[in-house]
Amino acid sequence: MATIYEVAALAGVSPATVSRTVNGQRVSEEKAALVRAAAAELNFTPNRTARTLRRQNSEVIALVLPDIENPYFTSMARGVEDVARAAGYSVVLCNTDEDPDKEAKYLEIAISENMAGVILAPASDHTDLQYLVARGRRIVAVDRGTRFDIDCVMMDNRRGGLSAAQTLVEAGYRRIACITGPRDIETAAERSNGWREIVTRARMFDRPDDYLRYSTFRVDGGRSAMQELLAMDNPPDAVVAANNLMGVGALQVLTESGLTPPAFGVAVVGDLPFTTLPPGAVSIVRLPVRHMGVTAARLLLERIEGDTQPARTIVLHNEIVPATSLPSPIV
Amino acid sequence: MATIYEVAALAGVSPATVSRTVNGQRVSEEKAALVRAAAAELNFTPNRTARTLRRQNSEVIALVLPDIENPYFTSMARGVEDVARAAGYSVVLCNTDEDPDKEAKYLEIAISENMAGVILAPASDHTDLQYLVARGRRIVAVDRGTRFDIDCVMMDNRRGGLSAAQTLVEAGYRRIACITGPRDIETAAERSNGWREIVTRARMFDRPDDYLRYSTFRVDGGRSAMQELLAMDNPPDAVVAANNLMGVGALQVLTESGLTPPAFGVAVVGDLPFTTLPPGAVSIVRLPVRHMGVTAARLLLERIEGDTQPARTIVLHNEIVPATSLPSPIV
DNA sequence: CTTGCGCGTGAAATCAATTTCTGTGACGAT
DNA sequence: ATCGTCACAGAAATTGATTTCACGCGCAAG
Repeated sequence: MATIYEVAALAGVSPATVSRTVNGQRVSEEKAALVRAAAAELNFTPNRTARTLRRQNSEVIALVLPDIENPYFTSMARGVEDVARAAGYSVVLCNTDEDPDKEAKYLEIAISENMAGVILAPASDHTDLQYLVARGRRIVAVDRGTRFDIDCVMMDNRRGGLSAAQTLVEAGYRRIACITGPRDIETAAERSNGWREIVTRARMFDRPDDYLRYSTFRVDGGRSAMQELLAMDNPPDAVVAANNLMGVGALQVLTESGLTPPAFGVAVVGDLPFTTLPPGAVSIVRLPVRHMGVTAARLLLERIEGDTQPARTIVLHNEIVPATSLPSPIV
Repeated sequence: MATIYEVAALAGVSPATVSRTVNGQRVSEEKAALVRAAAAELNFTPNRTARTLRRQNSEVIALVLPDIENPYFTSMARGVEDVARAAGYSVVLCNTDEDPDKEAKYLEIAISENMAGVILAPASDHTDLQYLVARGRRIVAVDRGTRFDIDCVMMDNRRGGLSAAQTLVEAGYRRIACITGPRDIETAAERSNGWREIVTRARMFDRPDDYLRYSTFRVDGGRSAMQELLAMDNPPDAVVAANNLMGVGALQVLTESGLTPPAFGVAVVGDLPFTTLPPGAVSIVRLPVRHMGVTAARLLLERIEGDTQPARTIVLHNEIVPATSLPSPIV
């Protein structure tokens, strides 16, 4: 790998002049031409490590996500990536697997690699961003809030759970259950809060939370929660799934039990990934997840450019697409 | 951020001793204790940029993938990650979007960031690895081969297409079409070659390639190819989808046309992601994709540790899970 | 005719670590 | 008693780029 010194030697100038040429500072056209020729000749690319060490920041932003296998997050990643690339930044994805230790490790790397900034979907409520914040590192939270005073982009999760439940009520279902993610994940709690509000208002159950199940935000989580619900003495006739993968798990169990919609009502908060269901079978709360990535990236870039206004929280609205098939006229 | 000098000053030793302590070289227990105390006190973490600059390699490996939204690749990423983490390496994901330019950019970054190695699923046949190879960078190809003499981990793609077609023949379908990815992607070509072998052997068509469609390896690719096939004068009664997402697209179109399996036979090369189909509806060629990631990571780590044996190509075998539902007795 | 300013340039400092080189003291062997 | 070896530690060089500083030159204002 050619260095700036070799280029300088070949061009007959000082390394400083090479650096200035490469970085677009004032250099006479004459010398600049010499440098460009030499650089092309030697196929010179600046060593990013050295540049980062000196400049104290790199053109890389870290996107730290809890589950890279969930299309929800990869779709968000695409949004981030498009904006970042357009601004000359590269994005590296880090998968925390909902594990605070892995998360902490990646955040540490982001610091000690002098990365330009971090976009983080926190693995839990307890994520410690003390360091990052104290060191003035640029950071934006996505999808889930934090206890820290930083920029944040979120969905309207309560409203998501609420409209999912509401649409099932309107479709005529009578006992609407809810399956959601771990208690200490904000999105999980908020979405089920929305559901609870509706079923309480409709006086559907004596004790609504009997029909609420906490599990993991994954397919197997949706499966086990759904199985539990179906095994109840007085089972539900519809369910709100608080995220896309849980929705898939629930639908799998229902299909295996011969209970395909609309025999059993299903509303999912989040788009079903790669679905092969007939259109209109399931109610979907569409979450503008790519847009969330785009927004987060924009906020981060503004901070990187030096914006110092107080931290902002942006809440994105979502849209319900009700199922078009209706349950058989009242059981 | 505390530096090694501050730690040295606090501990009353030289920076060299701090470095040696941190990196486990010979240091008297007495001084080592002082250093550790000082490091803890200042919350010292070595600056990775400086370390990488001096050592000329980092503990990061790049995983360069054509489509991060495809669960096939994210699943592979998990395999890579698990092995790499266990060996003390971090993995960063780079999404090329099947675009050779983006790919080239990420490869350049990998070099100029002094990354420990690269695992690459090439975006096309033409990917230029000249630099990487010439500079002796450690690199492993996955999923798709290259024109270069480097380690490679692949599926048995021809056999995948072959057994997918075979299982449909055995199930009694008479006109088995195939939809596959872009011509210049090796996996696409090989899987359709396997299909062609079977339909030719079965003398199914005068001109088999009339029933072959090239498209993108994505859901919309599968959709448009399937739509074309259904619009034929003498349409097929079954289809081999050469990857998971095309399979989803095909199934969507079939479902919308009221042609759910087994009325129309479907075999997919690759597991259907997040499927909600009844079990046994579709034949699946299961590809050990996580294992492919694991294997690639192992090969790469061996090279990083200094292994210099000639390049190897490892071909992983796959397993067919036939549909259990059969077509209605001969039309 | 000076002073002053600005531009282009190179030398050298800087970034934060690792590693080589060098020197010291302790210890055992001759 | 002397020499050689070894462990340990500090000073200084190294890594490759950026940036500061200082200098020389040319031109305009006083």
